[in-house]
Amino acid sequence: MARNPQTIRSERTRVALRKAALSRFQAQGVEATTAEQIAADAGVTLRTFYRHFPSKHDLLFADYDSGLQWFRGALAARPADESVVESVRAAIFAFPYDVQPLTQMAAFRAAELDPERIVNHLRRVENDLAEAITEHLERRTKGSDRALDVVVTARCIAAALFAAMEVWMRQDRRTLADLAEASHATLTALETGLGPDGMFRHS
Amino acid sequence: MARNPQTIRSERTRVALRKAALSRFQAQGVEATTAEQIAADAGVTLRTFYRHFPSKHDLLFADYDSGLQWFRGALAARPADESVVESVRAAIFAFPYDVQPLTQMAAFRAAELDPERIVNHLRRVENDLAEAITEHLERRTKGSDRALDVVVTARCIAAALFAAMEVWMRQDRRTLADLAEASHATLTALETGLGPDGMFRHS
DNA sequence: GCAAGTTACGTCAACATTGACAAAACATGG
DNA sequence: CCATGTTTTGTCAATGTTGACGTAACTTGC
Repeated sequence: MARNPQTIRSERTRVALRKAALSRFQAQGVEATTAEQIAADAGVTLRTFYRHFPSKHDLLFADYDSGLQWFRGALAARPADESVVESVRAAIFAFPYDVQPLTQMAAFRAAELDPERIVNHLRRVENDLAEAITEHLERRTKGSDRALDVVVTARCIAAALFAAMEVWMRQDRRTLADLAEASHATLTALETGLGPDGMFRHS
Repeated sequence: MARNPQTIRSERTRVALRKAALSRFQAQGVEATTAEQIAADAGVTLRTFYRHFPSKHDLLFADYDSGLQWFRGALAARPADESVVESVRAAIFAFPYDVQPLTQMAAFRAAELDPERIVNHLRRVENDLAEAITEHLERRTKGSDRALDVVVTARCIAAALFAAMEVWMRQDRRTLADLAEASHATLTALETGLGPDGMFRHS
């Protein structure tokens, strides 16, 4: 059975498509670029384009998966005697925000994508982060039966990170370093502001 | 300037479209129904269909907005001396889960929609709930400058509700009453499990 | 009832997306 | 190299979705 070599061929067209898309996006903008143009530039058919990417706009998030994987790894690498929030904070700050190879598209999504799509993506990010944090928590609390506490805790932390993204989206200057700062702030709010006399219980 | 009567006409076609869609969905299923069929049944053009609904699948969520409004109102009606979590819990339990006029479509989305779309919708729900709760909190903390604590608190509560929806999605029997139960459980986890010696700080 | 302004529709065309089926490219055992 | 199984791509056709522009319906003031 053939398994690997074809995969190489497939990878080649995937790269070609990404490259073609980047060129077009830079030259004419995202919306003005048709999927057919990208496919043609890469020397394949439109149908093939859609075999490699779920949608045209998905190309803008081509780097997302690897970023998420990075986060998972960073979280798993944190010492076990650290609080979960601290681990998340550390992972957030250690993120290699300056890598270029896959982050080139990031500029476009911030600039040319309509807000609705961006928020949509951020919601997906929140969800993925929540799952990553859940796994991290389960890895620690050996009695890992996906207890409600674990899930809720993880989702609260992810929610705090979402709040940071939300705040970040509102400001003019949107450096990725600023995003880390905002995350730091919301995580702190989560730690300190939501204690025994926090907002949960009292008005 | 004309303002109202035309709105009446518009409303008529909107209702006709909804009705036509419901019939077709019941008869042939959602995916097998084309937007063109719905438009034709309602006696309008395809383009007009898309002027009234952002997408074919959106028809399945036509009742969502009113549900959200209901929640907002219920939340605002809670006594001011009640804890926020308790207010949310009460609002959730008071929800008129058995109204039929607008909830008929609900069956279809649970049955015929692919999971990805459903989760997507749930994420939107979480977001909307978070905003509703944020407003509710701001209404109380008079110094309403959208402080970080408020936003984070609101998003945590919404996250707990999302966790409930998640749990709910996993079970076989999915009564709306069960959803309320699940919400109760996750909200309790939020109140009790995340205190001073909760999971935020310790492993 | 008529003129002017506004709103809801229709028409047309361009893209985006997807399922079904066939042809081409590639890998391996013989 | 050839036969055969697998992976990748091409072809075709049906939808889904949207922008641009023109027409019809409806309202109000005169």
